[in-house]
Amino acid sequence: MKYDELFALLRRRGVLWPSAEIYGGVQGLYDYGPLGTALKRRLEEAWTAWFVGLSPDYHLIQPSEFLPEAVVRASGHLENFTDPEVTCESCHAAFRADTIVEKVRPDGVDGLTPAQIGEILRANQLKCPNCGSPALSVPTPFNLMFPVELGVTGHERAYLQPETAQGSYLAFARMWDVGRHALPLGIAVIGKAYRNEIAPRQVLFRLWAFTQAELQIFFDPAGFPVPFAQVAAEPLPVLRVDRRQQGEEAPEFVRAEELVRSGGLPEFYVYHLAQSYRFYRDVLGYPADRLRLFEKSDVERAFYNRIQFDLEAHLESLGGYKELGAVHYRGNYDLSRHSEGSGKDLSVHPTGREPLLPHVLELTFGVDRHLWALSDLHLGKDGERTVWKLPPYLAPVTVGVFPLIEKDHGAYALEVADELVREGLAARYDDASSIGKRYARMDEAGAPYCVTVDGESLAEGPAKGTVTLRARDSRSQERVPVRELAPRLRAAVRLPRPPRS
RNA sequence: GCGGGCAUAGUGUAGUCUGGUUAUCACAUAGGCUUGCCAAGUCUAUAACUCGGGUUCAAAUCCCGGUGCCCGCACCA
Repeated sequence: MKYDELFALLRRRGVLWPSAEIYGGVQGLYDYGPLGTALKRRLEEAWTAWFVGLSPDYHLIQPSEFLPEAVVRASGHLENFTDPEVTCESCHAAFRADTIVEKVRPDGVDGLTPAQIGEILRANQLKCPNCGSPALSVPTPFNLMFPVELGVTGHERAYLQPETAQGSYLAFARMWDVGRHALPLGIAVIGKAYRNEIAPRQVLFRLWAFTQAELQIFFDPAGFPVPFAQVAAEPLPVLRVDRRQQGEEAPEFVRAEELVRSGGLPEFYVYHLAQSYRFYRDVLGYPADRLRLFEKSDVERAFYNRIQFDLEAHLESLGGYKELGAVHYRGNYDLSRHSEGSGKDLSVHPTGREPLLPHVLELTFGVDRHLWALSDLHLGKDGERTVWKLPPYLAPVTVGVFPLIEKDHGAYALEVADELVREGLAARYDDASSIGKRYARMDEAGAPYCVTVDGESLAEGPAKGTVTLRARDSRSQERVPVRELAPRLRAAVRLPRPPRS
């Protein structure tokens, strides 16, 4: 579906809309409506079930979203997120100051004041890379983090977290103590991140405030055992750096064991990459031919990342592959920075081993981006009708309940719906207009099932009454005893989990 | 931020070039009648010219500006 069409449909159905719409809306801020909120919660539950389910040593926590200044200084965000911006007064293009001065000062501009950088620009007569004009402005700092003043005096300075990962690193020492003193130790966080983007774009893909689901796994670099056999034969759609450099854009399927044997990647990395890919394909139901594992080159990834593959999906609405998540091997960068910054030694002493500073494998996912992808990849036309083919456990509404004839079967249908709600299922009663329209409405909302109460249901009596159960994708119907509805639907919405090793 | 394009009910649109009746049509929403297993029919109701200024007897329509959105560039450790 095209971008405009998809966004209009999501607005109309109350999945999401621009924030502060009555004031004209603000680019980069969106509200989720009832369907969007329910879908987001289910997506987060599915993510947790899958990734925390990978190991009994992976745990979900919820850290603070405020980071004290000392934390972001240690993490490098204060430095790296405060980019001095230089604008050309002739063509008005904007650049980061360090990219302009790197020819004469390869060390970058860290620690220099804007005035000093301005002096370097003048002294070397540096020119605008875009139009060649020497009319470059004095740099102004552009902070990508939102500062907050804590307390009445505001002396305590903090920042809204620009990524959820830091909360996990801060929690590591405590988690080690409350845990069983063993590696690997996984810390999962689903939380908001805030970035003062220069130009938010494309609805849920560049936001001021967005939700990340991240799993930070702390492990012993000398050995990180994983049940690799589970994924060894899995073909993965990778696009590696060497093929990219030949101008290739399409992925090629390579078995996980090949990536280890001849691809130079460690087992623990490929295992988690493969499980992430399976989450996209098997849990979220993304078509395999729309997915790509995109390797980032030395210059593209952050310096502390040793291996990075972005997990991308080809989205028609956005006209190409878009990053939805990534797997980063970050080495021990984060813990060493926080050891230094906090003065607390974060190295650990596992039983029977020398003390060591754990390495980190980071699995990161953009929740909002996945919401868009779930719309793009699953919502579309099936002949005349518009159907949102969400996996049942993700669908905001599990079952629509209708009376065939409102005045005859309405009361009983309401009872059936109410009973399903009491059973913990997302059931929605509807008696508006014709039966066909109700099916159509439910198809568009992504409800995988509909139940219709008719004359037979009443005649058979409450003990062994049957109703028709209609499946969204096939439109097929079968008669099912009312008492079997709840168990059957519950089974259909059970969240997939990875197999235990 | 820069350049280009666009802006009409909840959604999608006609009308704008060439200013002039009560702003078109469909879907959606609410209600009535009818029907009764896949968006049927019928009646009724709700509902819009992005904002500000200018030109004119008269502006959705022409001009200027603001705002927003889309695309491209730049930005996205």
